[in-house]
Amino acid sequence: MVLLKSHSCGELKKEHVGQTVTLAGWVDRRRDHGGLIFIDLRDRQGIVQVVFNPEVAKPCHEVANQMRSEFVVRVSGEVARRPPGTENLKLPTGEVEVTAHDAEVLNPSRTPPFYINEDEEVEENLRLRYRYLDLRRAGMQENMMLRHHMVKFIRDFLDAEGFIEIETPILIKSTPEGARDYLVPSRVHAGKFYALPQSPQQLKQLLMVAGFEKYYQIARCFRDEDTRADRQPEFTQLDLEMSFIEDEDILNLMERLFIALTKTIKPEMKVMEPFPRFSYTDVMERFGTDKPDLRFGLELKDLSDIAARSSFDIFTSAVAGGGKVKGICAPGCAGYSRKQLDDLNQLARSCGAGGLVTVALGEAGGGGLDELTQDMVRSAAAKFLTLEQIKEMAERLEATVGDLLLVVAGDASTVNTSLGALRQEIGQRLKLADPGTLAFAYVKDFPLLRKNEETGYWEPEHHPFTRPWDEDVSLLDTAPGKVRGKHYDMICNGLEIGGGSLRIYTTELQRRVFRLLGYTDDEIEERFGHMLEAFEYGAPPHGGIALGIDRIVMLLARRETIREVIAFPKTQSALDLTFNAPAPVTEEQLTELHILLREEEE
RNA sequence: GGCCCCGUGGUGUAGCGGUCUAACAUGCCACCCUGUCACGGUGGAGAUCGCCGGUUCGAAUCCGGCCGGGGUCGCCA
Repeated sequence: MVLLKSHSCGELKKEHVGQTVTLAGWVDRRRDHGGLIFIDLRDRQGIVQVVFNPEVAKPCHEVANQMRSEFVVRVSGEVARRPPGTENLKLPTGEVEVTAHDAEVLNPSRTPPFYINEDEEVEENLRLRYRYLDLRRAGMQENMMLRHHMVKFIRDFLDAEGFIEIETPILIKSTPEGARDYLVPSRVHAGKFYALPQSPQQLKQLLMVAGFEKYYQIARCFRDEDTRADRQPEFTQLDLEMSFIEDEDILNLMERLFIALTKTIKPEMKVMEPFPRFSYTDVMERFGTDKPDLRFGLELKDLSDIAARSSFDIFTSAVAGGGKVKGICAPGCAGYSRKQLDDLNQLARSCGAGGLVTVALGEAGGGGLDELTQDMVRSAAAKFLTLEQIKEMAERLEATVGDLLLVVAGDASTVNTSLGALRQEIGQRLKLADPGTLAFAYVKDFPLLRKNEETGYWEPEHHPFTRPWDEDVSLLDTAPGKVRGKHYDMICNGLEIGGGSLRIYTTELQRRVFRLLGYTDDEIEERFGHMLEAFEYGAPPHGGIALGIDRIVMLLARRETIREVIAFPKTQSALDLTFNAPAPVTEEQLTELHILLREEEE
């Protein structure tokens, strides 16, 4: 192998002492002692100290004099044990150093716009503009490495399980349901467009019809929707599909994969196992969200029966109107200020709740609930609740003196959603979630369909290929909202990291579902004809799952956003700041694509 | 589209109506220094405080609008 270097900086140890080596890398830091110059030389593997001594090699010392941070240099010299007392235990290579005999600046560097060699927060748009420098920083190198190891582990694991990786096209057809498509105009076919896949969903089902039985792919997906900390316009999924299986086959496989994966590449993180399975209804009732962070408790409790006996109009009318009154306990938060309570109220309102009733139980450090008296209670609802009712609520919420009860009244789904948000907020404020733990779980038994209140149409909770429960199929015509789907989500630490389902594999049932979703037969034929046709040629029962690789790396890397684990991510407004994309194209390009730009109105 | 947060030398922060001719740390430049490792020392350069407008005798500071970034709701089958 012809390289500019014989060794990596990071690999040098005592064993190399006496060897002559050639290194190449970046100047991490320079310490000039007038006589001696120390250069910390960095490459991907690590850092080693190079000593330039004018008495050993004068010309070489002069080269080092020119070196500055991030210069790319090549150094030859002898690996030497450091003089006693000068070893640096903080460096893996700290027992040795390289005495330079020869050095060369391969390429100088301008002073970087931000620190490469320090772990300091830098404004994100600056990092993105100079992403190649940002990626040079240790933290980002680690993230990319972790991502590589994770994807490699997944490939090896699935290969050993008999899966084969098959690539599917990036240029496919727009199916205007679901997310907005990214479109690509066709040059050859005037006025027609390809769409980038939102996921390889239909393709992987067709691969099952093709008889591959076990398929997977590390697949890029595209959705033209607004971004979030955990959402990008393009993202990567582990896409997987199997034939002749039940849902538990997939869930067990994924459970084994993630336990093995974590133990291998992130052994210091704790994984809660086995992965619990929740029903959708259960998880909504207990946590107020379909992706709860299970690293802490603080479960929602139904207080409707107690509330109904109170003289608090908001409570009684909610219950009388078929709604619910539920609450959670914020431990130790009885002393919350007006402002803090206001913020929580605001959060509840932003989730659609009419308001939030807070009940502060005395002062922290007080005795047990038995010692609670009416005048220790601070609450707008205090005068409508008897001390007994307050105690009863507190008991059910496992609260004691010094705690704060958060109670919401209203229709069941709003109550759950807002308390779910409050639970998450309190968990965060009180740092209840151990950052070193991964709490995976499955959520199952979702409703197959959800009514769009605006359009009045039924819409799939997951996607239109999800198989309904066998015993619920008869409800499709009579009570579509009651039909349960064979759909499952994988969640971890409050994030949805994946979802999948068993699929419909007969033309008849698939057509029935499409009709229920409001498609005419013509539309069904035009949009999904190829699927229905495929099902007529021996489609096996099949199902699969898709997992968000970016989110999983983010969790393992303990980062707050997936941008930290994507080499070249986009901003919240979908801009690529490194390339400045999207960008205008030439008139010639547009002409070739048969495109005439509209004048934007307003 | 709604709501919230942020924008001050290269970088990260402080300053929040006059004392700002804008502070601190680090980086950068020059000189000194032969065992440092976030080396040290001396000196220096570097900011019309995101942009526009308003209030005021006076604005980095208060108000409004805009731009950019982020968080979130909507949206994400």
